[in-house]
Parts: sequence; structure tokens; C-alpha cells
Amino acid sequence: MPVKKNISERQAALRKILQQKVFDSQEKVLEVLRKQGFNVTQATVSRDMRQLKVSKVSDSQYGYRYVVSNNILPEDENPKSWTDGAREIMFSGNLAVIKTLPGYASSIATLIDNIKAPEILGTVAGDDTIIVVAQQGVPFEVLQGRLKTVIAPPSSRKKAKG
Amino acid sequence: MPVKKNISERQAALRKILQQKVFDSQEKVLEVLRKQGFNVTQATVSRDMRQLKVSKVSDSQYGYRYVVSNNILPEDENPKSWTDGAREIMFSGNLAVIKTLPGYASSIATLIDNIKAPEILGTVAGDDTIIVVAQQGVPFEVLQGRLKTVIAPPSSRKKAKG
DNA sequence: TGAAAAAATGTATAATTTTGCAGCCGAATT
DNA sequence: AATTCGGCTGCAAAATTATACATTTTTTCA
Repeated sequence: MPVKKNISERQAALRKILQQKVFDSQEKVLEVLRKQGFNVTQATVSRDMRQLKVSKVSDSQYGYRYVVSNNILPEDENPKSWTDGAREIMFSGNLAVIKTLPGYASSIATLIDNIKAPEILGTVAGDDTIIVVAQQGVPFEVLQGRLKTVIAPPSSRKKAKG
Repeated sequence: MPVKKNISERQAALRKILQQKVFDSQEKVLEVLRKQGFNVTQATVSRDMRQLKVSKVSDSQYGYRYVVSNNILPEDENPKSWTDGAREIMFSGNLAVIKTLPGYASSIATLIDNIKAPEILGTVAGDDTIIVVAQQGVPFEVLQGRLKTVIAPPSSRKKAKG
């Protein structure tokens, strides 16, 4: 097994590991990481978890467990930079789940429908939640990028370099 | 200063304290609790946090903070359970589809939202159908277990001796 | 290139959190 | 009343997590 050393690869692996199984200590997570060829220490796991905003919460079924957020909104992001009441976007498989202020969901869903992105099959809106269904095989990042063009105000986006 | 000793009063105070200010250790939270007349120790704060499902998460690049979910569902509240309206639960990938009696969907979806399960990204309710989106990688059994805590009849509640 | 700066990591340890255990207290039972 | 039972808590120790510092690795830039 080759020794892997890429940081984002390791953090991606960490994220996946935490999603697949319940752990109650970083040491145990570390064991799995090492079996996958990431030869690091607990200190690094701790630092990775901080960067990924992993949190440890009590879980009635399993004692303690780690939870890795799918939330792409930075914690310190200015809420005003998000239009139309959208509060957070999360991803799971070929779906995106958008939480909004109460009552905003359907209007935002309409905006999403209107961009007619080829990789978006459709949306369903409740009162404060939207589910966006992406075409099969569309990478998370692509879907995220599309949705940002609707939900993030253009002024907050970096100017194109050319 | 009167010494308060009621548990739920203390946990309510803890909740409020955590919502109002950023703390990075239980000791510091404890100081505030003590100033409010709750004469306990850090161990109790730890236990309270466990019960309230408080989680510690990295705040920005540096620093940690506690996060307490905004909705609590007192265990012995629901005088009459909405969950009687749920008829069927089915799973497909990272989704659960719940069929309900006509008109019950949104009420039950709200109950599901209120448990703030970390593995549930969100729900969308129609009139008699709810779609629950789980976090990627969450095993079917875990999602099922979560939903059962809402939808299963309160037979798990303490019974008279039998 | 190579030097300097920045980033990443390990080590050892500090800081924090969790928990086993025993005592306490109140409710229920005898 | 005394006993039992069960939940809550403090104490102290164990377990876990975070970090200061040194070292190594990577990046930058001339």
C-alpha cells in the first residue's frame, strides 16, 4: 500500500470514514486512516477535524459520535450575503438540500428552475426546505457551483480574471 | 443568592448561556452557571451537555465553540401523537419516503425536523408524503432508527410493571 | 537552482472532557 | 419508620483532544 501524503485526499478520506461508521475517539478513526495508507498521528486528525468542522455529539444510540457537516457556508460568513432567505446548502448523493427562511422555499426553487441548468433535473420545495435533484453522476462541486450562481449574490463572487 | 437545584431549570439556563456567548471550555460555562446560582461541577456540565446534545465545533480558523440545537422536544410533551398519521416508511438510497394520512405530512415532517438528527439533512412534505434526505453515507438502519424515535408509537415509554 | 518563508507534521505535554464509584436525597414500598 | 430503589452529583482518575515547540517538507521568488 503506497503511502499517501496529500492533505485534501486525506481529509476527503476522513470525511468519508466518518460518514460510514460511528467512532467515539480520534484514535479509532486514526486506525482506519492508517489502514488506508495515511501515515499520520492523532494530532493531525485533531487538526483535520478542526478544519472540516467535525463535531462530537452525544448520540443516544451509540454514545458519542462525530458529525461532519455538509454545510458549505463558512461559519463566519456574513448572512446578509445570501439572498432571498437561503440559509444553508447541504449535499447528499445526487441531491442538494437547501434550508431557507420560512416561506421562502418555493420562490427560491423557482429561481433555481429558471436557470435551466442541464445538470439539474428538478426541485421540490416545502416551506423552508428545497430538494434539488441533480442528474446522475454530476459531481458535488458542479452542483454546488450552479446553485451558488443563484443563491450567492453576484457581487460577492470573484470577478472573472479574463 | 438562592441556590437553584432544579435540573431542567439548570439545563434551560445552560442552553441560554450557550446561545448568548461563545465558550471554549466547560469550565468557563460553569463559571456563568455558578454566578446564576447553580452550584454544580464541571462533570455535571458535561452530563448536561450530553443530554442536550451540545456539540463542540471549531468556530473559525482558530477557537472552538459549543453549539446547541435550537429546538428541543421535551420527551413527555406530546399529549396526542401526530405519529398516528404515519402509515408507511420506505427507503431508497439516502432517502426515506413516508406516507401519511391525508393532511398529516407537514406536521410529522416538523416533528422530524425538530429532533435535529445530525444525519438528516432535511425534509420536504406534501399533503400525504414526506421525503427525508439523509446525510451521505448514513446507513439505512441508522436513518430508520432515527425516524422510529419520531414515528414509532410511544410504546417504548416506561410502562407500569408488567 | 538555492535561500527564505510558509505550511505541515510529530512529539510531548497541557488542557479538556468523560466516567467509575460512592454518597446523598427523595419517592415508593413494606 | 425503615428499607429499597433510582436518579443526580461530586470527586478523582482515566480517557480524549488540543497545542507549543521543534523539525521536516513544500512553496515562493529572485
